[in-house]
Amino acid sequence: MTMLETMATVDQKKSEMGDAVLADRLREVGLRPTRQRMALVDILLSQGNRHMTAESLYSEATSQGAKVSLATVYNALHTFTAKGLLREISIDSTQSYFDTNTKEHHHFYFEKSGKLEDIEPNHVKLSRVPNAPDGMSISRVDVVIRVDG
Amino acid sequence: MTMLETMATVDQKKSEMGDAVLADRLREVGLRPTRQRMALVDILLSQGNRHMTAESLYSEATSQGAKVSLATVYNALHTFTAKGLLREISIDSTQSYFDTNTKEHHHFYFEKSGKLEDIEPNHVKLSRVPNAPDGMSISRVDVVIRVDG
DNA sequence: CCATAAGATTAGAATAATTCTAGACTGCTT
DNA sequence: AAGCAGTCTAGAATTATTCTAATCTTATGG
Ligand SMILES: [Mn+2]
Ligand SMILES: [Mn+2]
Ligand SMILES: [Zn+2]
Ligand SMILES: [Zn+2]
Repeated sequence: MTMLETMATVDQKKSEMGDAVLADRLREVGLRPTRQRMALVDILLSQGNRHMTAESLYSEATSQGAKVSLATVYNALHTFTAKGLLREISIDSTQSYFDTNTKEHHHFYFEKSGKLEDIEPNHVKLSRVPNAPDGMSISRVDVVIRVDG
Repeated sequence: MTMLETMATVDQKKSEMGDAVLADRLREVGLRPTRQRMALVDILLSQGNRHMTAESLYSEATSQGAKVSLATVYNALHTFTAKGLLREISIDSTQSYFDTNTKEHHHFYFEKSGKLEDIEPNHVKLSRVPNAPDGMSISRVDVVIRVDG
Protein backbone atom coordinates (compact mmCIF):
# COMPACT_ATOMS: atom_id res chain seq x y z
CA MET A 1 0.00 0.00 0.00
CA THR A 2 1.42 3.35 -1.01
CA MET A 3 1.47 6.49 1.08
CA LEU A 4 -1.29 8.06 -0.99
CA GLU A 5 -3.53 5.03 -0.66
CA THR A 6 -3.03 4.98 3.10
CA MET A 7 -4.02 8.63 3.37
CA ALA A 8 -7.07 8.10 1.23
CA THR A 9 -8.21 5.25 3.44
CA VAL A 10 -7.92 7.38 6.52
CA ASP A 11 -9.55 10.46 5.04
CA GLN A 12 -12.42 9.02 3.13
CA LYS A 13 -14.11 5.71 2.47
CA LYS A 14 -13.83 4.32 -1.05
CA SER A 15 -17.21 3.64 -2.63
CA GLU A 16 -18.41 0.03 -2.67
CA MET A 17 -19.90 0.31 -6.10
CA GLY A 18 -17.43 1.88 -8.54
CA ASP A 19 -17.58 5.65 -8.72
CA ALA A 20 -18.29 5.40 -12.43
CA VAL A 21 -21.43 3.36 -11.77
CA LEU A 22 -22.67 5.90 -9.24
CA ALA A 23 -21.88 8.84 -11.52
CA ASP A 24 -23.80 7.15 -14.31
CA ARG A 25 -26.76 6.56 -12.04
CA LEU A 26 -26.87 10.31 -11.39
CA ARG A 27 -26.42 11.25 -15.05
CA GLU A 28 -29.16 8.81 -16.07
CA VAL A 29 -31.68 10.83 -14.07
CA GLY A 30 -30.30 14.13 -15.30
CA LEU A 31 -28.19 15.17 -12.32
CA ARG A 32 -24.60 16.30 -12.28
CA PRO A 33 -22.26 13.99 -10.40
CA THR A 34 -20.82 16.54 -8.00
CA ARG A 35 -18.46 15.67 -5.17
CA GLN A 36 -21.24 16.10 -2.60
CA ARG A 37 -23.79 13.99 -4.45
CA MET A 38 -21.28 11.23 -5.11
CA ALA A 39 -20.58 10.93 -1.40
CA LEU A 40 -24.30 10.84 -0.60
CA VAL A 41 -25.38 8.52 -3.36
CA ASP A 42 -22.57 6.17 -2.42
CA ILE A 43 -23.91 5.88 1.12
CA LEU A 44 -27.47 5.58 -0.11
CA LEU A 45 -27.12 3.16 -2.98
CA SER A 46 -24.01 1.07 -2.38
CA GLN A 47 -25.47 -0.91 0.47
CA GLY A 48 -28.77 -2.75 0.84
CA ASN A 49 -32.09 -0.99 1.33
CA ARG A 50 -31.97 1.69 3.97
CA HIS A 51 -34.27 4.14 5.72
CA MET A 52 -32.41 7.36 6.39
CA THR A 53 -33.16 10.74 7.88
CA ALA A 54 -31.39 13.91 6.77
CA GLU A 55 -29.50 13.90 10.03
CA SER A 56 -28.42 10.26 9.82
CA LEU A 57 -27.20 10.69 6.25
CA TYR A 58 -25.37 13.88 7.20
CA SER A 59 -23.66 12.17 10.16
CA GLU A 60 -22.61 9.22 8.09
CA ALA A 61 -21.27 11.36 5.26
CA THR A 62 -19.45 13.68 7.64
CA SER A 63 -17.90 10.84 9.63
CA GLN A 64 -16.52 9.42 6.38
CA GLY A 65 -14.77 12.69 5.73
CA ALA A 66 -17.15 14.09 3.13
CA LYS A 67 -17.47 17.87 3.12
CA VAL A 68 -21.18 18.57 2.76
CA SER A 69 -23.60 20.87 4.55
CA LEU A 70 -26.84 19.70 6.09
CA ALA A 71 -28.74 21.99 3.72
CA THR A 72 -27.16 20.18 0.79
CA VAL A 73 -28.17 16.85 2.26
CA TYR A 74 -31.77 18.06 2.35
CA ASN A 75 -31.51 19.36 -1.20
CA ALA A 76 -30.06 16.07 -2.38
CA LEU A 77 -32.66 13.94 -0.60
CA HIS A 78 -35.49 15.91 -2.18
CA THR A 79 -33.87 15.99 -5.60
CA PHE A 80 -33.17 12.25 -5.51
CA THR A 81 -36.77 11.65 -4.48
CA ALA A 82 -38.09 13.79 -7.33
CA LYS A 83 -35.93 11.80 -9.74
CA GLY A 84 -37.15 8.49 -8.42
CA LEU A 85 -33.95 7.34 -6.71
CA LEU A 86 -35.60 7.54 -3.29
CA ARG A 87 -39.04 7.55 -1.76
CA GLU A 88 -40.06 9.83 1.11
CA ILE A 89 -41.92 8.35 4.07
CA SER A 90 -43.75 10.39 6.72
CA ILE A 91 -44.48 8.30 9.78
CA ASP A 92 -43.07 10.44 12.51
CA SER A 93 -43.91 14.09 13.02
CA THR A 94 -40.40 14.96 14.16
CA GLN A 95 -38.40 13.86 11.13
CA SER A 96 -38.99 12.47 7.70
CA TYR A 97 -37.47 9.31 6.37
CA PHE A 98 -36.09 8.57 2.95
CA ASP A 99 -36.24 5.03 1.64
CA THR A 100 -33.70 3.65 -0.80
CA ASN A 101 -36.16 0.92 -1.70
CA THR A 102 -38.41 2.44 -4.35
CA LYS A 103 -40.25 -0.76 -5.22
CA GLU A 104 -43.75 -1.25 -3.83
CA HIS A 105 -43.58 -2.37 -0.20
CA HIS A 106 -44.86 -1.57 3.25
CA HIS A 107 -43.40 -0.89 6.71
CA PHE A 108 -43.14 -1.84 10.30
CA TYR A 109 -42.49 1.21 12.46
CA PHE A 110 -40.91 0.57 15.84
CA GLU A 111 -42.18 3.41 17.96
CA LYS A 112 -39.54 3.20 20.66
CA SER A 113 -36.44 3.12 18.48
CA GLY A 114 -37.84 5.10 15.56
CA LYS A 115 -36.60 2.41 13.17
CA LEU A 116 -38.38 1.25 10.02
CA GLU A 117 -38.36 -2.25 8.57
CA ASP A 118 -39.55 -3.29 5.14
CA ILE A 119 -42.50 -5.61 4.65
CA GLU A 120 -42.60 -7.43 1.33
CA PRO A 121 -45.67 -6.44 -0.68
CA ASN A 122 -46.87 -10.05 -0.79
CA HIS A 123 -46.98 -10.18 3.02
CA VAL A 124 -49.74 -7.57 3.05
CA LYS A 125 -52.89 -8.19 1.07
CA LEU A 126 -55.33 -5.33 0.52
CA SER A 127 -58.34 -7.15 -0.80
CA ARG A 128 -60.61 -4.15 -0.78
CA VAL A 129 -59.57 -0.56 -1.56
CA PRO A 130 -62.02 2.28 -2.27
CA ASN A 131 -61.90 4.16 -5.56
CA ALA A 132 -60.45 7.64 -5.65
CA PRO A 133 -63.17 10.35 -5.73
CA ASP A 134 -64.15 12.13 -8.97
CA GLY A 135 -61.60 11.92 -11.74
CA MET A 136 -58.76 11.69 -9.25
CA SER A 137 -56.33 8.82 -9.27
CA ILE A 138 -54.51 6.92 -6.56
CA SER A 139 -50.81 7.65 -6.62
CA ARG A 140 -49.80 5.34 -3.79
CA VAL A 141 -51.14 3.19 -1.00
CA ASP A 142 -49.05 3.09 2.18
CA VAL A 143 -49.52 0.59 4.95
CA VAL A 144 -47.67 1.28 8.20
CA ILE A 145 -47.81 -1.25 11.01
CA ARG A 146 -46.88 0.44 14.27
CA VAL A 147 -45.20 -1.77 16.83
CA ASP A 148 -44.42 -1.03 20.49
CA GLY A 149 -40.93 -1.47 21.91
CA MET B 1 -81.86 39.36 22.75
CA THR B 2 -80.30 41.27 25.63
CA MET B 3 -77.31 43.58 25.45
CA LEU B 4 -75.11 41.01 27.17
CA GLU B 5 -76.10 38.24 24.81
CA THR B 6 -75.38 40.45 21.82
CA MET B 7 -71.89 41.22 23.08
CA ALA B 8 -71.19 37.59 23.76
CA THR B 9 -72.21 36.67 20.21
CA VAL B 10 -69.82 39.22 18.78
CA ASP B 11 -66.91 38.42 21.05
CA GLN B 12 -67.00 34.67 21.23
CA LYS B 13 -68.89 31.75 19.79
CA LYS B 14 -71.12 29.82 22.18
CA SER B 15 -70.29 26.13 22.27
CA GLU B 16 -72.56 23.80 20.28
CA MET B 17 -72.45 21.10 22.90
CA GLY B 18 -73.18 22.52 26.35
CA ASP B 19 -70.12 23.74 28.22
CA ALA B 20 -70.95 21.32 31.02
CA VAL B 21 -70.71 18.37 28.65
CA LEU B 22 -67.32 19.52 27.39
CA ALA B 23 -66.02 20.19 30.89
CA ASP B 24 -67.11 16.70 31.90
CA ARG B 25 -65.36 15.19 28.92
CA LEU B 26 -62.12 16.83 30.11
CA ARG B 27 -62.60 15.81 33.74
CA GLU B 28 -63.36 12.23 32.69
CA VAL B 29 -59.85 11.91 31.27
CA GLY B 30 -58.27 13.66 34.23
CA LEU B 31 -57.77 17.13 32.80
CA ARG B 32 -58.82 20.45 34.27
CA PRO B 33 -61.40 22.33 32.23
CA THR B 34 -59.45 25.56 31.85
CA ARG B 35 -60.65 28.48 29.73
CA GLN B 36 -58.10 27.63 27.00
CA ARG B 37 -58.94 23.93 26.88
CA MET B 38 -62.67 24.60 26.84
CA ALA B 39 -62.29 26.80 23.77
CA LEU B 40 -60.16 24.17 22.01
CA VAL B 41 -62.19 21.15 22.96
CA ASP B 42 -65.31 22.95 21.84
CA ILE B 43 -63.89 23.46 18.36
CA LEU B 44 -62.56 19.91 18.27
CA LEU B 45 -65.47 17.94 19.65
CA SER B 46 -68.63 19.94 19.03
CA GLN B 47 -68.70 19.39 15.29
CA GLY B 48 -68.32 16.25 13.24
CA ASN B 49 -65.02 14.46 12.73
CA ARG B 50 -62.22 16.80 11.79
CA HIS B 51 -58.55 16.68 10.81
CA MET B 52 -56.78 19.68 12.27
CA THR B 53 -53.27 21.04 12.39
CA ALA B 54 -51.95 23.10 15.29
CA GLU B 55 -52.09 26.15 13.07
CA SER B 56 -55.65 25.56 11.87
CA LEU B 57 -56.90 25.03 15.40
CA TYR B 58 -55.05 28.11 16.60
CA SER B 59 -56.53 30.25 13.79
CA GLU B 60 -60.03 29.02 14.45
CA ALA B 61 -59.78 29.56 18.21
CA THR B 62 -58.25 32.98 17.79
CA SER B 63 -60.83 34.11 15.23
CA GLN B 64 -63.56 33.14 17.68
CA GLY B 65 -62.07 35.47 20.25
CA ALA B 66 -60.35 32.85 22.41
CA LYS B 67 -57.15 34.01 24.09
CA VAL B 68 -54.70 31.15 23.68
CA SER B 69 -51.10 30.91 22.59
CA LEU B 70 -49.91 28.60 19.83
CA ALA B 71 -47.69 26.80 22.36
CA THR B 72 -50.77 26.02 24.43
CA VAL B 73 -52.52 24.66 21.35
CA TYR B 74 -49.61 22.28 20.85
CA ASN B 75 -49.65 21.30 24.50
CA ALA B 76 -53.39 20.68 24.37
CA LEU B 77 -53.23 18.64 21.16
CA HIS B 78 -50.57 16.37 22.61
CA THR B 79 -52.28 16.09 25.98
CA PHE B 80 -55.64 15.30 24.35
CA THR B 81 -53.92 12.69 22.20
CA ALA B 82 -52.26 11.08 25.22
CA LYS B 83 -55.66 10.95 26.92
CA GLY B 84 -57.31 9.35 23.92
CA LEU B 85 -59.49 12.28 22.86
CA LEU B 86 -57.54 12.64 19.62
CA ARG B 87 -55.30 10.61 17.37
CA GLU B 88 -52.16 11.98 15.74
CA ILE B 89 -51.57 11.34 12.05
CA SER B 90 -48.25 11.85 10.26
CA ILE B 91 -48.72 11.93 6.52
CA ASP B 92 -47.00 15.12 5.59
CA SER B 93 -43.49 16.03 6.62
CA THR B 94 -44.32 19.70 7.05
CA GLN B 95 -47.09 19.50 9.63
CA SER B 96 -48.82 16.91 11.72
CA TYR B 97 -52.53 16.33 11.77
CA PHE B 98 -54.78 15.56 14.71
CA ASP B 99 -57.88 13.52 14.10
CA THR B 100 -61.00 13.90 16.22
CA ASN B 101 -62.14 10.49 15.03
CA THR B 102 -60.44 8.01 17.35
CA LYS B 103 -62.29 4.95 16.07
CA GLU B 104 -60.47 2.60 13.72
CA HIS B 105 -60.47 4.02 10.19
CA HIS B 106 -58.20 4.91 7.28
CA HIS B 107 -57.51 7.95 5.11
CA PHE B 108 -57.43 9.48 1.70
CA TYR B 109 -54.73 12.14 1.51
CA PHE B 110 -55.17 14.75 -1.21
CA GLU B 111 -51.63 15.77 -2.02
CA LYS B 112 -52.47 19.06 -3.68
CA SER B 113 -54.77 20.51 -1.01
CA GLY B 114 -53.22 18.74 1.98
CA LYS B 115 -56.69 17.64 3.09
CA LEU B 116 -57.53 14.32 4.70
CA GLU B 117 -60.73 12.36 4.30
CA ASP B 118 -61.89 9.42 6.37
CA ILE B 119 -62.33 5.97 4.88
CA GLU B 120 -64.65 3.69 6.79
CA PRO B 121 -62.77 0.63 8.09
CA ASN B 122 -65.08 -1.72 6.18
CA HIS B 123 -64.07 -0.08 2.89
CA VAL B 124 -60.51 -1.33 3.31
CA LYS B 125 -59.88 -5.02 3.81
CA LEU B 126 -56.45 -6.19 4.94
CA SER B 127 -56.71 -9.91 4.35
CA ARG B 128 -53.08 -10.63 5.14
CA VAL B 129 -50.97 -8.81 7.77
CA PRO B 130 -47.58 -10.05 9.02
CA ASN B 131 -47.04 -10.80 12.71
CA ALA B 132 -45.05 -8.39 14.83
CA PRO B 133 -41.46 -9.60 15.41
CA ASP B 134 -40.40 -11.27 18.70
CA GLY B 135 -42.68 -10.58 21.62
CA MET B 136 -43.67 -7.20 20.18
CA SER B 137 -47.27 -6.31 19.53
CA ILE B 138 -49.00 -4.30 16.85
CA SER B 139 -50.38 -1.07 18.26
CA ARG B 140 -51.99 0.22 15.08
CA VAL B 141 -52.24 -0.37 11.35
CA ASP B 142 -52.55 2.75 9.22
CA VAL B 143 -53.56 2.75 5.59
CA VAL B 144 -53.09 5.99 3.69
CA ILE B 145 -54.29 6.27 0.10
CA ARG B 146 -52.54 9.16 -1.60
CA VAL B 147 -54.50 10.89 -4.30
CA ASP B 148 -53.35 13.49 -6.84
CA GLY B 149 -55.14 16.78 -7.32
C1' DC C 1 -7.88 25.29 -25.96
C1' DC C 2 -9.86 29.30 -23.32
C1' DA C 3 -13.57 32.63 -22.54
C1' DT C 4 -18.18 33.08 -21.83
C1' DA C 5 -22.67 32.47 -20.37
C1' DA C 6 -26.79 29.77 -19.00
C1' DG C 7 -28.11 26.91 -15.87
C1' DA C 8 -27.37 23.89 -11.91
C1' DT C 9 -25.76 23.30 -7.34
C1' DT C 10 -24.19 24.53 -2.75
C1' DA C 11 -24.57 26.16 1.90
C1' DG C 12 -25.17 30.14 5.11
C1' DA C 13 -28.97 32.53 6.56
C1' DA C 14 -33.76 32.65 7.42
C1' DT C 15 -38.00 30.53 8.56
C1' DA C 16 -41.54 27.60 10.43
C1' DA C 17 -42.88 23.74 13.26
C1' DT C 18 -42.41 22.13 17.58
C1' DT C 19 -40.71 21.72 22.41
C1' DC C 20 -39.05 23.37 26.80
C1' DT C 21 -39.44 25.43 31.29
C1' DA C 22 -40.10 29.18 34.57
C1' DG C 23 -43.67 31.22 36.41
C1' DA C 24 -48.82 31.51 37.21
C1' DC C 25 -52.77 29.18 38.50
C1' DT C 26 -55.95 25.56 40.88
C1' DG C 27 -57.86 23.04 44.08
C1' DC C 28 -56.90 20.40 48.25
C1' DT C 29 -55.87 20.26 53.18
C1' DT C 30 -55.79 21.95 57.47
C1' DA D 1 -57.70 31.61 54.39
C1' DA D 2 -52.93 30.29 54.02
C1' DG D 3 -49.86 26.85 52.38
C1' DC D 4 -48.73 23.26 49.36
C1' DA D 5 -48.56 19.99 45.51
C1' DG D 6 -49.30 19.52 41.46
C1' DT D 7 -51.05 21.33 36.84
C1' DC D 8 -51.18 24.42 33.20
C1' DT D 9 -49.77 28.37 30.22
C1' DA D 10 -47.06 30.82 26.98
C1' DG D 11 -42.63 33.30 25.97
C1' DA D 12 -38.31 31.76 24.85
C1' DA D 13 -35.48 28.38 22.80
C1' DT D 14 -34.67 24.71 19.74
C1' DT D 15 -34.81 21.91 15.72
C1' DA D 16 -36.30 20.49 11.19
C1' DT D 17 -36.64 22.36 6.94
C1' DT D 18 -36.51 25.82 3.16
C1' DC D 19 -34.82 29.84 0.70
C1' DT D 20 -31.66 32.32 -2.18
C1' DA D 21 -27.37 34.68 -3.23
C1' DA D 22 -23.02 33.18 -4.52
C1' DT D 23 -20.35 29.57 -6.55
C1' DC D 24 -19.57 25.85 -9.58
C1' DT D 25 -20.41 23.12 -14.15
C1' DT D 26 -20.64 22.27 -18.53
C1' DA D 27 -21.86 23.38 -23.26
C1' DT D 28 -20.62 26.45 -26.94
C1' DG D 29 -17.77 28.74 -30.44
C1' DG D 30 -13.97 31.73 -31.48
MN1 LIG E 1 -39.43 20.17 15.16
MN1 LIG F 1 -40.45 22.98 9.16
ZN1 LIG G 1 -38.78 0.66 3.02
ZN1 LIG H 1 -59.69 10.49 10.21
